[in-house]
Amino acid sequence: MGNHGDLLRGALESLVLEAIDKGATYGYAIARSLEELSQGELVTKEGSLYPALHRLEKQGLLKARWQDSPQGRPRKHYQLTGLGRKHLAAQRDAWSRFSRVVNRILGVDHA
Amino acid sequence: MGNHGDLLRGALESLVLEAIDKGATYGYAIARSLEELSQGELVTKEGSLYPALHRLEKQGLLKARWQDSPQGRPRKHYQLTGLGRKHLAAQRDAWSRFSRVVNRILGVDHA
DNA sequence: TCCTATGCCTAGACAATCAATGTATATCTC
DNA sequence: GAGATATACATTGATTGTCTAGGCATAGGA
Repeated sequence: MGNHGDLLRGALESLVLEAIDKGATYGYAIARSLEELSQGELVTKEGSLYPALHRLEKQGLLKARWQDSPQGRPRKHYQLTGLGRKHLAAQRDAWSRFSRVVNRILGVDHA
Repeated sequence: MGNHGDLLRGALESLVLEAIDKGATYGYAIARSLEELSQGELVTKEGSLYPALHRLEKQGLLKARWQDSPQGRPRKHYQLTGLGRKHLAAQRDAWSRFSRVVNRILGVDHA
């Protein structure tokens, strides 16, 4: 289990979009969600996650709104825009082709 | 088909080690080999490939020797060291775990 | 009171990509 | 012999993204 440093770099944005689409709509929840969905395999550092969210918002893939939380500080909730949804689909596809090819070259079982 | 920019970043070193292990023992051949093995999906730019080879050599994962070519300029042939072989195995494993998790989260078929 | 969990954010150090360019030889075509 | 193309290695400067480390802030439990 671990810290897949550079591997995460290319997939982080897709994973974040996906997590939001799955209902983890704010930063802290996205990090928890990815950690849980991956059984601890993916650890999202704040220094990458928050800049990524800002990037995605600036690119028009996400829209944000602040909302109070029952505990702790207010949360910044994100949702996919139409463009974001399109990008997620495209990135899913790109990842699919990429991982298939790498799996084949590295001789890794895709079980 | 295309240019998997950031995705390649985390897998390039593994792919290079693998290509060398498969017999593409010098830079130009490695690039051609990966392009062919991936049916054009992976395009290795020289500005990433050569620095990567130097990195791997400096880390003791590769050993290099110059050799004349029947055509064009001399070639710098690489081969895996023992350490390089160990790293390749470890990186293959890391990639396997990572891609499995991402595939699952993105809902991508691993066919 | 202090620690932990929740929650957002950023600055500076660092690392790696890419486009572009340079160098060099051999071969093929016009 | 002029020019294009394939082979072959290498570097530079701009850009971009990660990570460590810290800051700010509220709430609950020990």
